[in-house]
Amino acid sequence: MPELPEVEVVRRGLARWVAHRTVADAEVLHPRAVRRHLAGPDDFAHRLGGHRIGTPSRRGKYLWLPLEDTDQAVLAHLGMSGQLLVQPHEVPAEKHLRIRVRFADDLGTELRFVDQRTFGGLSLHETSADGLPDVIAHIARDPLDPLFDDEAFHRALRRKRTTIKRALLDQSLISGVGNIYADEALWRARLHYERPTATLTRPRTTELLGHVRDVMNAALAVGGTSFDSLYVNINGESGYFERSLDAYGREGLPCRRCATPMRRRPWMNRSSYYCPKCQRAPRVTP
DNA sequence: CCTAGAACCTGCGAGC
DNA sequence: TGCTCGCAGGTTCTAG
Repeated sequence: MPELPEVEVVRRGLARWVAHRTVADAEVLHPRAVRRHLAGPDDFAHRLGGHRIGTPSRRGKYLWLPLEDTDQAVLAHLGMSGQLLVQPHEVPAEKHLRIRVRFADDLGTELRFVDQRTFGGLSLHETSADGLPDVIAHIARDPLDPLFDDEAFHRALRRKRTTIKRALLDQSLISGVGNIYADEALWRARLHYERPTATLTRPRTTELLGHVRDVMNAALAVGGTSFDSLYVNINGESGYFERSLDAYGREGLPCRRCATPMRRRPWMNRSSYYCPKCQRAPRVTP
């Protein structure tokens, strides 16, 4: 389940194995994988041909490959099960291979987008002056971005009438945080997921952001988290950060701080994991 | 405008 | 053995 650290690992893989190569042709094997490309699969495949790939960029969970000498970029989102693989031509097609991109060189490898659940996909978009694809202009900077504005984030939390985990997952406020790292950061900060954002003091917001950054940097250091074969990095290697998760997936296991059994609660069609002692529920549920 | 919740999608494992 | 059902969850759309 790729969040910011996993996507960044993929971005680095693309920088190493795909940047500065010229596209020969692209093949769309499943139209849903390019549904965000409104002009359709044929248009997507056609317009890639002949272009040289620039240096890959990322914001939150989105990454994109600029096409050199154009104002366009190939935007990628991995959804929940998407993978970008660089494979030798002779490797048989993966069961859920959705898009194949071949290059006009003799390196013998191609770029593949593989996605079981097809929540992710590729699309081609105009970029603005700062290089950002136009369709993700609403995505906030992520907490590892040097230009992320901690103070503006705090003011937004104070202004909103929502709860802290919802806010962490709101990509227009702070991007790159998903269900796993939200639970991890909240556990570290000893904050309950239903804490109203308007009650956070500036020091608490600062502390929380520190934990978000710490948990993401820790995941990055070991190459991203994965729980099964659904997520692999650009070379097909799984990450193994899950060994050091403190909250996510630990229902019934002792809290690593106080030994109280951890709980799981259904929340927004998913789950929240927390320690009932360290992370006290707010007095008034909003 | 703002917030909450459902829909989208497929494979896996538990339970019957 | 084979079926159903719950669960995994990021983003977008819709309802209130």
